[in-house]
Amino acid sequence: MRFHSPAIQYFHAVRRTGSIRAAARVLNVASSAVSRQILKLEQEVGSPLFERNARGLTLTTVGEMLARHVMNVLQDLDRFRSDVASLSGAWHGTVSIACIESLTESVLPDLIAAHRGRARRVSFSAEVKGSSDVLEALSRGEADIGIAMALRHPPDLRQVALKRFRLGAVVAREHPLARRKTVTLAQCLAFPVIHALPELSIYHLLQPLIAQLPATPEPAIQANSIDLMRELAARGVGVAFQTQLGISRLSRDGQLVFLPLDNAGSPVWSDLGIYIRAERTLPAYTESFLQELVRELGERERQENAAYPQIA
Amino acid sequence: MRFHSPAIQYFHAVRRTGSIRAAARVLNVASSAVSRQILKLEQEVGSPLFERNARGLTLTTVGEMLARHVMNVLQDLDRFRSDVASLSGAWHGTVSIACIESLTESVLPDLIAAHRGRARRVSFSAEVKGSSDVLEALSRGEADIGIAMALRHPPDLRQVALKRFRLGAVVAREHPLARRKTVTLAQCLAFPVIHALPELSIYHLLQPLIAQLPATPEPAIQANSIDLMRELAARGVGVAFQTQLGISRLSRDGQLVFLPLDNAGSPVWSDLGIYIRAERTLPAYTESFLQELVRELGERERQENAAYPQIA
DNA sequence: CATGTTGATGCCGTTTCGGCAACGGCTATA
DNA sequence: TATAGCCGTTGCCGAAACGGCATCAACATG
Repeated sequence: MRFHSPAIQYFHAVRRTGSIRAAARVLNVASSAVSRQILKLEQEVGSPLFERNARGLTLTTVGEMLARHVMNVLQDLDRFRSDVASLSGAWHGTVSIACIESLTESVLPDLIAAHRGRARRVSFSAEVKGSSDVLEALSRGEADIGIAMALRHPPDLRQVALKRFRLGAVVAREHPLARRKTVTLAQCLAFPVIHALPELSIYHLLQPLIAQLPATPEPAIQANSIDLMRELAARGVGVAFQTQLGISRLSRDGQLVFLPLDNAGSPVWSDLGIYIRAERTLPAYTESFLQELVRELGERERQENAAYPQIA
Repeated sequence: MRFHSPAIQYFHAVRRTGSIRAAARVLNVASSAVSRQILKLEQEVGSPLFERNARGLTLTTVGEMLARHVMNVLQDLDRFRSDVASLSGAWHGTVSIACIESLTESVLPDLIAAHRGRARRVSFSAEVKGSSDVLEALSRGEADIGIAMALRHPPDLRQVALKRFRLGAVVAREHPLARRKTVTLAQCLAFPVIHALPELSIYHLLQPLIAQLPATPEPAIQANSIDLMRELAARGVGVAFQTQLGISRLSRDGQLVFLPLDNAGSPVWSDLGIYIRAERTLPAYTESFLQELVRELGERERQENAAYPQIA
C-alpha cells in the first residue's frame, strides 16, 4: 500500500524532523537517499524547497506550498486506506486529538472510553496544548481533530462547531461565596484569587474585565494549569476561574461549587471551537468520533444553559 | 514536476479510457508497462481495482475508492502547480466548465471574454451537457466548475451557489401574448407551444403544471435545444419556455418578449446551481473565475427580480 | 471460422534507487 | 585555537524497478 513515490514520504519526514539525517533515521534509510530525493524534488519543481541552515533545513515559500500538497495527499491516502479497510468490516486506525486542558477532566476521557467500548480497534492519541498550539498542530498535520478556544483560526482550518460555555468562579464548598447563585468579578476579588497566566486563554478573557476594576489589593496566586488551579480551589486556597467543563466530577461530589460570572448583568462566555484541516476528508472512524464529540459538547452546552439560565 | 509514481498516472488514464491499451496510447508508453503498474497497484492494495471484461476494464468498488483518492491527488497537484506558478507572476492554466445550455447565449461568453481580457494566459474549456451529465462530469473529474439545474447533487459535489430565475414564456414581438406583463400556463396553451423534450430539465419543471390542466388541443412542437426553441419562438412559430438568461440579446433587440409565468399567483422558479468537487481546493485562476461567475449570476438574478417583481 | 482487440507474461536493456564511505562546512566545547 | 560532532552532499556500485518488444490465450465481431 505504498503507491506514492518515496520522494513524497521523504519530503514529509524531512519537514517534520527538520533535518535530512533525522528523517533518514525515522525512515530507516541512508541519509544520502533522502538527500537525493529532496534534490530531485527541487529540480523537478524548479525551485529550492528548503533553506539549508547549519542546524538543519527550513521550508521555503515553495516548500510550504509543497508541504500543503503532500499533507493533503498523505491524509487522503489515510482516508482511502480506512475506506478500503472498512469495506472488509475492519475498522481500525488512530484518531489524533489536540486539545486544550479544559477537556481533559471529563469530556475527553468519557468520550474516548465510550468510543473504545464500541470500536475496540480504534486507537487514540491526545495531546494537550495551548489554544494557538492546537491550531498549529492541526495545520502542520500533527493532529486530526483540534479543540481550542475559538479565536481567529487560519484559513487552512475549518471550524466544525462552536460551543459557548459560561465562565465562572470555582470555589470550595466552604468558601463564603459558595452560597451565591452567581458572582461578579468584583465580589471575587475581595478574596484571594487564583489567576491564570497569560499562556492560558482564560487570562485573555478575564484580563480586560479585571482592568476595568480598581486595583486588587488581595494577594493572588498565578498558575498555568487548569488542573492545578482547580485543585487549589478545592483546597480553599482561593477563587479560580474556568468553565464548568473542567470541574464536573468534583462539583458532582460537592467539593467544588461553580458560580457563573455576572459581568454587568451579562454572562462571560468562553467559546470553544472544534477544528479540522479544511482541505481534508476524514477517515470514517475519525469522522465518527468527531460527530460524537460535537454532539457531546453540544449536550453539555445545553445542560449548562439549562442549569444556569440568563442572569437578568 | 512529476513526483508521483507512474502507477497513479497510469491508473488515472486507464480509468478515463476504460482500457489498458487505450491508456497506453494516451500515455505514449507500451501497454505492458501500464498493465504491470495496474497489477502492482492491485497487489499493494490487496484487492482487484478493475473488472476485466473482454472489451476493457471497469472499476470495482475498491477501484472507485482509489479513483477518488487519485483524483484528489492529481487535482491538488494541479493546484500546487498553479500556486507555484503564480508565485513568479505567471497565471496560466485551463478552466474547464461543464454547463447547461441556458448559459451559452450570454452569461458564459460574456464572462469568458471579460476574464480573458484580464488574464490572457488562462484558457477555457466549456462543454454543454444536460444537468445530470454536468454533475457526472464533475464527479469524474472531467470539469472544474459545473452549472446545472439545482437538483439533488451527489455528496462528492459541493453547491457553491444557488440562484433562482423566473421561468417564463418566450414569444415573438408580434405574438398576441406579447403585450401582457405575465402569463399563465393556460393562456399559453391556447396557442401553439414549443415544448421541451424530457432530456431538458425545463420539461420536468413544466410537466407537473401542465398535467394539472385540461388536455391541450393545440398542436405542439417538441425540441431538445434551448437555442432552437428560442429561434423558433423568434420566428413566431409558437410559445417557448425558458428563463430570461437564454434570451438576453434577442430580448434586448426587441425581437423576443419574456413573460414571467404566473402559476396560480406565484412564480415558477428555475433553480440554477454552481458546483465543484467537494474534496478539492481550486487553483487560484479557477477560483477567481468561479467567484466572477457567482457574482455575475447573482447580479442577473438581482436585475431580473427587480424587473419582474412579485406577481401578487 | 477468420479476424481484430483485449490483458497478461517472459525476456532484456535502461533507469532509478539505496547503502557505504568520504568530503567540506559549520557549531559548540575544551 | 584545536577538536569533536553534526550537518548535507557526492562518487561508486550492487539491487530493484521500469519500459519496450514479441508473444500468448481469451473473447467479441463479422
